[in-house]
Amino acid sequence: MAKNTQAPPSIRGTQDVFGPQAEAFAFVVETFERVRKLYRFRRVEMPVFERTEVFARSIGETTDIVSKEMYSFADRGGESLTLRPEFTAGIARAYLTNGWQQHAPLKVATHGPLFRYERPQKGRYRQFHQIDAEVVGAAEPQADVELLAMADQLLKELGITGVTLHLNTLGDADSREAWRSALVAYFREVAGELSEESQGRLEKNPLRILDSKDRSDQRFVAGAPKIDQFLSDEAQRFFEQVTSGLDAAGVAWTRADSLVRGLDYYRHTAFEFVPDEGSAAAAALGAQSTVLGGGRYDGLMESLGGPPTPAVGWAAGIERLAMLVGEVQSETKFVAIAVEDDLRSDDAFKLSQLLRQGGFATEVVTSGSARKRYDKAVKLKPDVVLSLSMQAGEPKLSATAFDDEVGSAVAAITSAFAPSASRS
RNA sequence: GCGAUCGUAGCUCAGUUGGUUAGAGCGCCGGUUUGUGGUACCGGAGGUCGCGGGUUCGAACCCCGUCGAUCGCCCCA
Repeated sequence: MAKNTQAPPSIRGTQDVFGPQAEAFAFVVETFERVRKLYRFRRVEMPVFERTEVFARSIGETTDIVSKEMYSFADRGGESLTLRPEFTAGIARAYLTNGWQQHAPLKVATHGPLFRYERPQKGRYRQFHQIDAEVVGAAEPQADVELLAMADQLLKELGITGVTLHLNTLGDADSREAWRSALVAYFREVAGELSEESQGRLEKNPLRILDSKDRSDQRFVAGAPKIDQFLSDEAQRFFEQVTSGLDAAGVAWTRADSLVRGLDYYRHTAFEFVPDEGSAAAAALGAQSTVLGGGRYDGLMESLGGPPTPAVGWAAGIERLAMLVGEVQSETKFVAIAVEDDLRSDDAFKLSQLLRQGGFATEVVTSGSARKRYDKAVKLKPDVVLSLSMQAGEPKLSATAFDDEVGSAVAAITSAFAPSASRS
């Protein structure tokens, strides 16, 4: 180890992913790509950074989110830029600036890194990764249903169990506002008994009291006014169409009438896939319980200066999904070649290429003590170990198959292989 | 921003009430078992005990500070 030079540390909240974790991460992305095509969502690639105003205007200038939790910086021209903290705002901006209205209703999907300046904890990082699906320009509840069906199928194909769709409606703008006022009035009555945090929320973000983690708050939450009392006929019909569509599509769901969204642009459907209490999934995720979440954001486009445009979408953290995916094993059969004599090195190259071209994952062990290379190859846990050595001046190839079927398939390739190492 | 817990070898961790040259397993390197084998045995390299100060004859161990990590709170687009 060099003692004078110190390796630079990683940035707080970033991760270097390797091994089974990295395989699980890739599996999530691959599965998402496959499923998204089944629902005919089109792939989009979005910039990792935007003008700060793209996020500030869509999220709301004054919120903590914008003031404290974004990675913003000035570029050399003095422009304030921000590393994207979410996909939705950028996609909305692109929809407006590229004339994507012509494709409406536009179904798009993407994935990649996002950045939020937060204190890291289990399942929360400053650079994290999400998969994302949006339907822009669709006012119909059928869009919500299709989007949720896709999410449901994705989770199933990832093999994730013990997770349930929690569903709520926030109503249209009027319903939502009426509900909000009623909640404020209700909680004000008992303000003195609320937790300190919730007393603050009463002014800033009363809906958030509903998902307070404080025990004493929860006593009052149970008796709080429900959105259902304030839904307009239209909003109610919209929600009914979503739920009946989900039932028809075979998507299990549960009503969660205290599920809310903090930002004002959300309307109607709001949803989260949440681990069931006491499930393995819940234990694996710690305090970060939501696996996939989203909703309808009919009010967003206008805050970006566009025409009123209905839209609905969801996103899910790849890291969190990866934590719920078990060990992913490769389907590809694996051959390890031990080069027990350096004279056989070129033969190993020749043979390994034949095997790889034949569809076998192949690794060649050529380093370290020659007599230990076989053991090294075995420790890689291959399906077949091939040994290349010299015996009495003659090249020798032997095979040990830990899987008979793979063994004979590999033998078909090795039997046609002509060694060339007799030279010396 | 706040709180709790934790920093000993590349990795996972031991290290007894403070007491000589700081240990194990795995991994790595080398050597044996004159071998067709998922071994076993022997040896080796690798540590400013996160960093700085203090208490003490003596600190990995006790105290203070600091940095970092983890988990939680706030926030959650």
